[in-house]
Amino acid sequence: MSLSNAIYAAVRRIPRGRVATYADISRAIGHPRAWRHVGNVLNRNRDPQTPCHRVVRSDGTVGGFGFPDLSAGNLAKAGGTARKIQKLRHEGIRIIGSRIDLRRYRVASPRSLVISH
DNA sequence: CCACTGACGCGAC
DNA sequence: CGTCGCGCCAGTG
Repeated sequence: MSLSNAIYAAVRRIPRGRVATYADISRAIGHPRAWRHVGNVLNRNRDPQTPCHRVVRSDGTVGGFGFPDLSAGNLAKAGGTARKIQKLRHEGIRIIGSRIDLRRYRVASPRSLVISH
């Protein structure tokens, strides 16, 4: 299984209404320092089945989103992030500014994202 | 093969 | 609190 697919699989295990950090995903796939690559992979994701908007930064800020809303007229980079925030709010996650309370919404353990346990 | 490049992390200040 | 700087590593060309 390629790393990309492992990343997608882990992301699909994040429950609705919860989030995981990029580092959580890298730990879950057994590459604890590949967090930067996790972002690169998700950046190119176009699969709506993969809830990549639930992956946020370790400091609680929402982070980027490389899939701007085409139907709403071209939004720039910040627009991608705005849409990510919108999706998260829609799942009931409270966001102050662009910051999330990770103690409240982060998945309990990266282990819960591992495919075979 | 080599040199970038990021939807990042974290300590320093 | 915030911002800066350096480290990170699998893809891509």
